[in-house]
Parts: sequence; structure tokens; C-alpha cells
Amino acid sequence: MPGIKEVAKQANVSIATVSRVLSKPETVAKETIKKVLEVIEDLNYQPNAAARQLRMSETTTILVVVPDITNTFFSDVLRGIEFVALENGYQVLLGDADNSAEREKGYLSILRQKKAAGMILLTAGIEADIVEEIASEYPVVLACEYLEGVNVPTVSIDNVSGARKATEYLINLGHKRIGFISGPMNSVLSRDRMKGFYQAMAQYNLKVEPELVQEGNFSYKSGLNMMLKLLAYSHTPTAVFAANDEMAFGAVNAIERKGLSVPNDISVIGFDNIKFSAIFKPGLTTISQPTFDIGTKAMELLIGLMTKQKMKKTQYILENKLVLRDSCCKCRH
Amino acid sequence: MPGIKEVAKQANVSIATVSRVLSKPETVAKETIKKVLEVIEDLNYQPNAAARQLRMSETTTILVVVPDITNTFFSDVLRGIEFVALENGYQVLLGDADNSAEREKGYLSILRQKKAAGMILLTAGIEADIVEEIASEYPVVLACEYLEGVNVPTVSIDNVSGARKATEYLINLGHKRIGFISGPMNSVLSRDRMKGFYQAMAQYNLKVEPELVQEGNFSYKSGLNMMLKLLAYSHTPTAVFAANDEMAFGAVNAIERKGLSVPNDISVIGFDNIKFSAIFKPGLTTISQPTFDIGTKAMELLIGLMTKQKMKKTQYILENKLVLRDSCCKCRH
DNA sequence: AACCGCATTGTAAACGTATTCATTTTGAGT
DNA sequence: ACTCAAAATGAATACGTTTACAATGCGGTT
Repeated sequence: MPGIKEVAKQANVSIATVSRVLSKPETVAKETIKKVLEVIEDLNYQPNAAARQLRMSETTTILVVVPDITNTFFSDVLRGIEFVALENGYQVLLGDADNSAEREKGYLSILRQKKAAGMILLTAGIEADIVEEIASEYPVVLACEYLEGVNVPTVSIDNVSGARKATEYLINLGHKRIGFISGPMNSVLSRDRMKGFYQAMAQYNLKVEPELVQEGNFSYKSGLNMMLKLLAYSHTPTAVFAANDEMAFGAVNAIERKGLSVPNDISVIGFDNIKFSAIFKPGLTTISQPTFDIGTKAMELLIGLMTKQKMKKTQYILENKLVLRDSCCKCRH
Repeated sequence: MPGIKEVAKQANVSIATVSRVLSKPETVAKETIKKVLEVIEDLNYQPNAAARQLRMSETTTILVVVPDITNTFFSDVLRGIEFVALENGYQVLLGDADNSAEREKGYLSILRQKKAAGMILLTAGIEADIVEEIASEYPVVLACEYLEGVNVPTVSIDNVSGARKATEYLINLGHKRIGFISGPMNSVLSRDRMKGFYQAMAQYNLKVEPELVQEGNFSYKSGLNMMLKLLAYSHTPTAVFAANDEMAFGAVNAIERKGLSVPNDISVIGFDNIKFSAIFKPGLTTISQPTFDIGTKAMELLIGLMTKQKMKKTQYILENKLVLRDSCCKCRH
């Protein structure tokens, strides 16, 4: 409630001095500082953010758009983002797109209204040219997902190599008939993981049976259903690679529902290494993404953009790694 | 970039008219509206939020503080909050307290700086008197957690009755030696669940063995460890009630690690009904909280507060219910 | 004693909008 | 054609800051 002028009056100085105490203390006499600070403390004064923002034409909140807040994978990178945001005096405005490109697009107006100084997109539902346009006008960084051919700062993992790594692991265990449950094909990330799968199969001269690759949508249920579909074929796979952990859980449960065992009858490998993968039984072998680091790096990139530092690098690809647990074993067929 | 005055100039009207087109179109001629709207469209003009906020002294962002963004339980209520927020033109600023009361307190300045018009607390790490003070000055609602004796608008579930329900269920299955893994005792919510446990036991004249109640901290790991502790006693329980699902997972895995089976040797019941409870094996019997509804109701309450409607009710207790799955069975001892 | 330089403080303008009040335009009624 | 109310518009101000610029005071130098 109390404004700067109330402070000024009580401290017997001008509002300019009060302002300076807060922003450039080195230009005001020590004694005055003390006096003003006392009054500020006394009145519990906090500068009005809107006024400051209007005057300085800069805000300290940034916008983060996630495709699905309910997905633990994203909450981990969110935590990374918020960690460095707070450290640098920024606040994060959360936008949950709820898997809708429409809602995703709605958040752009927040940027245009200057309610946020920059944006981190954990999604990729917006058309590339729109992203490019908005990125040319405001600080924007892409995390997790990326868009082909656009030159927007990005931090992600190499989904192709990750998927290749997962597939190779199965192959090295002796598996030849390997099924693949993909993510939704409208996402680059999904397409990359599929590409990695195909690359590895080709490299080892293995044929991929068209009926053994099914498209899911990253949900448990789709993993379950697609696996049931796979199991309905006369010649079932001896191993399955699911493009994310949640679908892998579905696959495992589908297999067990049919009276088969993981990994003894069918091996299953996932992707993401979410928290529950270690809790699940059997422990899920999967590709681990450095979620927290993706978040911190993305936020650092964004800060660089907002403070107009010239950056040596704007594209980061973080390492993923295979984490071994109990859902895969040697092929016994 | 373009301001209201640029629009005014191009449309050959005053800035006042432009402003009116946006906020009180009924007071301006249809023809003028059309002309102005065209220019606005043309320039892609968006009113500056800071200026508007300064002038109107009101903002449309609200602050939500969660104890742990990584906990899927909270992301579900977050989704509920954001759903009605968006519907009413509000944005949500996310504050992750990372389980630290200190960080939690740090978010209060956002309210004081008027960067947010109101706040929803999903946490309860802040001292009751501080909350009460801040709530007397700004719109604040408590969700999930609540504080004893403070009259701040609150929406929660009845943790006592939920815990009683869970315990009764075990008792009705014939269990007499029932263990309890509690949440951290500094949270009212935890204390309530414990209270419900004791109430049910007392009601059925069952003795609770002190060594069979252990304090965890809502994490998987603590559930695992506390269960191992329970199993180390000579006389082990035939059933265990864990104060949240994540700890229940830990308990189940601890039991199986000892070569015992759930539910055949020991029944386990949880609390919250998070998404993985249905995926986990055995399917976890638990108490379901209406997470989404908690979120929507909390946001509705907050909107009521912010728009200064007089409200008939400021304390909501939502229904919880028992959901049966496969982690409990009749006592066989 | 006059002057200069520096440290400290104050005055006033600007940021982009909403709104009050005054002014102009419109149109209906005579 | 003239009047008058109503409708539409414009001019000017305020919101709470930051900051460029001006003003003041003080110590030391000449």
C-alpha cells in the first residue's frame, strides 16, 4: 500500500533519493541510506513492479510453456529452469498447453503484452514459421523439442543417437525381431527416435517388420494397447523399444496380462528415465535424459538472450545415457 | 513495439478513442470501431500490460506456490487451477518451494510488489500468523494443506476421515496388527492422517503398537526404509497404511525385497491415488483425492476474493473415496 | 575572499494506459 | 432553420517509478 512518496516524506528526502537508495546506493550518503532504509523497513515498503516495469520497460518474469504439466518428465526440467531463474532474480510464469497446439499459441500474447521478458518452449506444437517470427522479436529458447531448419536457440538431447543406443543394446543381447512403439508422428522428437531405431536396425542388417512398429501417443494406455496389438501377431517380437517410459510401462503390463514375463519372454526398453522407472517392477531399462540440466541450460541461454550477450553457442545437445535395470535380458529364442 | 498512440495516429483518432474501443466499445461509433480495429490488426498491437496495470492497479496474474513440482499429485491440482484461471483471463505464476519453507516465504514479495493479484498456497511451511497477516492484506487461499485456527479461505479434503476410511478397510479385512508410515509431522495434513489412523484403531478397540508407526517424509525412499524397519521387528504387521502413495510403493517394494508378497503376506494401502497407483503392480488400493477439483475450487474461491464478491462459504472440504485395487486382502493369520 | 570540483540531493519529465471532463458532432423534434 | 439532448470524441491528468539535469553545499586551492 505505501508508495515511494510516503517513504520520502517520512524520511524527509525526495522520492528520487529513495529510489536511488534502492538502485544506486553508492551515490547517496551513508547516513541518508540508513535513514531511508529504516523507514522502508518500518512501512514494509515494496516498490510497485508495474511502475518500475513501465519505466524501465523490462520485466523479470519469463514464460515457460509445457505440453503437459502432469508428465513428470517436464516437471523435472521445470525445476531446473526455476532453479537458475530464481538465482538470477527471475520468476517463471507457467503455461500448461495441455497437449493442445491452440492453447500453446494462446500464450504468445503474454509475450506481446510484455508480461514476460522471454520464453522457453518445452513444446513444439506451434508452426515453425510462427516460432521463428516470434523468436526474431523476443528472446525465445526451445528445450527438449526442436524445430527443423529454424535457427532458434535450442537445448535438447540427441534423440536419434539415444534411440540408436537403446536399439543397439537390444540387438547386442541377441534380439532380432524387435518391435517399436513410437510417439505421435507430428513431433520431431518422435520422428527422431524412430529414425534412430531404423538406423540401428539397418546397421546390423536387421529387417524391421512393418507390423511391429506401432504409433502411440506417449501415454500409458497407448503403450498398453499398442503392445496388445503387437502380441496379436502370430510372430511376436522378442524385444520392444517404447519411445518413452510411460508407454514402456503399458507394454510391460500388456505382456504380463497375456501371461508372459518381462524380460524372460520379451525384453522392454524405454526412454526418459522418469522417477517411476526405478520403482516399477521390473526396474525399467531406459535411456536417461539429463532433465534438470536441460532446464538449467535453457534458462542460462535465455538469460544470455535477454541480456543481449553475444553467445558463442546457441545450440546445445546434452548427453543421454543408457541405464540398465531389469526389463531386458539375452534373447532365448 | 507499437504503442497506443501509433494506433491512434494511423486511425486518425485520439488515444482515448483507441482505449475505449478496447475496453468500452459500446461508447464509440461502429464505424470508428471498425477503423481502429483494422489498424490494431494491422500493426499487431497489444496493449502494454505494465502500463495498464499501473493505471488500473490490478493485474491478471496469480501466484501458486507448490511444495514440490516434481510430485505428480500437485501437478494435477495445478492443472485444475490453470484451467479455471485461463477461463477467466488469469495467468498463473508458478512458485516451486522445493520443500523449503525459506523459499516458500520468498514468494511473498511477489504479492507485495503487486506482481500478482492473489495467491494459492499448496504448501503449509509458512507460519500461521504470517499467512494470516498476508491473507488480511491480499487475496489468499489455502489448498490441500490448511492451518489450524486461521480463518483463511481453504479447500481441502478431510484427511482425518480419509485415513479413518483406509484404516477401517484394513480392519474389516480382519487385520489387527496394522502398521502406519506417516508423513512428516510438521505438516497438519500428516498429523490429520495419523489422527484418522488412531481414531479408527480406537473405535475397533485395537491397540496400536508404538514400534509399528514410523515417520517418513512422503518420499519413495522413506517408505522403503520405514517398511524395512517395520519388517525388522519380531512381530511384523499384517497390513500397513502409508500416508501417501509414493511411500506405499516403497513399502511394497521393501516387502517384496524380503521375499514376502503383497497382499498375500502383508496388505498395503496408500493415500492420494496418483496416476502410477494404477500402473504399479500390484495395483495400489488407496484413498483418492479429487485433485483437479481441488484446483478448480481453489481458483474459483480466489477469483471470488479478488473480485470482492461476498461469499457464502470460504471453507470447502471435498470428498475423498476409497479405490480398491490389488494390494490388500483378507488377513490370513 | 573568490573559485572550483565533487558529493549529495532535488526537480521534473517520461514510460503507456484508462478515465474524467469538456468539447464537438449528430440527429430528432419543432 | 433552430434548439437541445444525446452521442461521440478529444485534451489532459494520474498511476509509481527511474533518471537526466539542475541546484545546493562543502572543502580545499588560489
